[in-house]
Amino acid sequence: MTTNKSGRVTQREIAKIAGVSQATVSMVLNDRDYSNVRIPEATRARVLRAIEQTTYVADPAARRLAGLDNKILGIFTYEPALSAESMDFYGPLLNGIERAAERLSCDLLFFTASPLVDGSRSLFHKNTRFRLADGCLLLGQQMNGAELARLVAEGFPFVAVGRRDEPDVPYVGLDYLSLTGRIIRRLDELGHERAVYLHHGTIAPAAADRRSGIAQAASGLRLAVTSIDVSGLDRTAIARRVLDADVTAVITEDSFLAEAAAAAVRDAAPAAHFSYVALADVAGHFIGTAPLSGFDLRREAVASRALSLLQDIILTDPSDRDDLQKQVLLIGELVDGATLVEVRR
Amino acid sequence: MTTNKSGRVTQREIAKIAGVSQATVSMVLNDRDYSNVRIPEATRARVLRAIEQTTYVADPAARRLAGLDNKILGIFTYEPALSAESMDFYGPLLNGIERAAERLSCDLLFFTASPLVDGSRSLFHKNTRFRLADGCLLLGQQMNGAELARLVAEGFPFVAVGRRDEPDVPYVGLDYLSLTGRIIRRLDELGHERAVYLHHGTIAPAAADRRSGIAQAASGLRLAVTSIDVSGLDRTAIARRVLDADVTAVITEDSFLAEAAAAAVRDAAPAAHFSYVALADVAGHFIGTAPLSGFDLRREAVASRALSLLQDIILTDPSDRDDLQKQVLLIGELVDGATLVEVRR
DNA sequence: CTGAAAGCGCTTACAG
DNA sequence: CTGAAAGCGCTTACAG
Repeated sequence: MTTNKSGRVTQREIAKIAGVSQATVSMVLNDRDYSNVRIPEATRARVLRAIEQTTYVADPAARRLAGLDNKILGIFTYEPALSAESMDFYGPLLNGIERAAERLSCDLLFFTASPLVDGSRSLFHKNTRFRLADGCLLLGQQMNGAELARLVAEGFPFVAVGRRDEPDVPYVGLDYLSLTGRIIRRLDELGHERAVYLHHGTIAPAAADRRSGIAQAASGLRLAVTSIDVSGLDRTAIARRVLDADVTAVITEDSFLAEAAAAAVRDAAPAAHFSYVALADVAGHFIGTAPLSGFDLRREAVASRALSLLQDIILTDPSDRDDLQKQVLLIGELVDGATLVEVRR
Repeated sequence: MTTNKSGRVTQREIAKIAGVSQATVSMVLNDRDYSNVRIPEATRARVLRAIEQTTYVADPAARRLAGLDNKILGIFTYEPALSAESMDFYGPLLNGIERAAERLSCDLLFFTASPLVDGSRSLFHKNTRFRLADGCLLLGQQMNGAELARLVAEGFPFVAVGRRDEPDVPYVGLDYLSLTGRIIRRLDELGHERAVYLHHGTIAPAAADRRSGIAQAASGLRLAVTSIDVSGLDRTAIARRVLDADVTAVITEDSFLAEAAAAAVRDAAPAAHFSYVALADVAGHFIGTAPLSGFDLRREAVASRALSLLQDIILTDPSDRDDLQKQVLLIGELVDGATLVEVRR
């Protein structure tokens, strides 16, 4: 077995062994007939035998440069995704992504080299490798709208995980609006007349959807919801704001905030009792020993669907991509839990 | 801003805008002087300005084909790594890998496309993209020795996570031998004279090291350890074997086995009492409410070190690689826990 | 049916 | 100091 200077076997050497041209090797490998050409079975067999002898594998960089898909999907996360702290958010997403990638026989390129600027990564930088991927999945709480717009302008295939407001951005998100509405109506049914909504004051689309969901649903009900931005407040201040609000229910933007608020309130007023509801995935979250009430967002399904959509975009001819349904909202489910209870009179 | 047909900006267009040759653009980008050539500051500035205008980024496939490193490290796991079940083993490793990759400014390519054969992935397959990476990290309980040998033969840079017996395989592993010896001596000090070692009968190097560690340490002590291969045994059978062995301590190959055995024994003989020790990372594992005794394997450090070693190999000239220290064993720590107690007489 | 050739976008020696 | 040219390993039209 001959090798070139880099120690790798190339099509040229396969061709020499099999006594054919390098182009023929390529055609056999791709199992394709160009311009009505058919390779005779005997030739094909000789080539395949040579390939087996030499343990040849095609160079993906060359394939890519020659214009072929590489079956590599990029995964861009705006924060580190594999740390213990981020597993709560990213774990189910990554799980869904891996399963979808296996199903599609795609490899995954994680852009961990992207420099951190203010704790958030940047997709476009000097040596970005994102173009090596056939397309890219974007994940994160704090996406950069300008980068999304640039990807749209360049026509690079990508899908954002989470609803976005920028025009023409493909995404797979969650229908926070209707889910939030359902839980607000549930609070009303259980007799709650006053509630607070604790949030972080962020402007992400999902955050806006939750606020809209509250406003839209509450407008037709007895229930009144007061919003409190907890950013910058310490636990004592949070507890005081909740207690001063004279409410029976505490709605929070995420599950950690529900746990933190409940702990703070318990310390400040052990006898007080509130219902707690998070407008977020509550799996694994508890108030004391009671499973927290809120949503099951089925993040595995969201991620899996996002990867499928990305693959669809990649495989669709650029001129036909406008016909694709590129903006998808999935429905999560309500989780009853044990912290959403009838109001005590 | 002109673009070629693929919608991408290339060096050729940058060159046209800046009024220089394409080769000059490449030289400016790589900030290198070939054959004593220096680019005048004015030219350099013109090129850089053109690059900023056009949002140019180099095509990594072309760079790779031209022989440059891409700062892409491959991650090959023999099992799915991002599923909820595998997080116990892979979670800390992935965390260490991501941190190291950020530190080295490398992207990570996960080979999720590798077809599953008997639940284990195969690195070499028809369209494997592993060569796209500058080097590759191999993880998993069941590595394929033949694949490792082939990587060695081809001179492809790689590092296995976990000690390997195949010659010349670079690895970063854990010193199970000495750790096991320490815990065996600890059992002896606590007055245990008879113990069982429950294991899965696998032949991985780490499994062999644990067995050797037991044998070597016990040979000079009063303590006698009987090995039991639990593969194929149900929980009732495991409990019976443990109870029949007339021992005071149960040593297990991993933490899940300790939990399973303890539960089985408790059901079969609620009054019996044993010490439990796992020759594995015990973080998050309990017997009842007692934290399990065993090891802290510091897997983040292992993974981080493995990635650093891989980077060292990649950056070292192939002819000098023999001089590298390519086989590393790290020391874990004993975790006292609460399930390893003095023997009751 | 087969092979010589152009081209993908880079890097890097080598003439001018 | 700059540019024309070869080459990396592929794919794919296009002559033979």
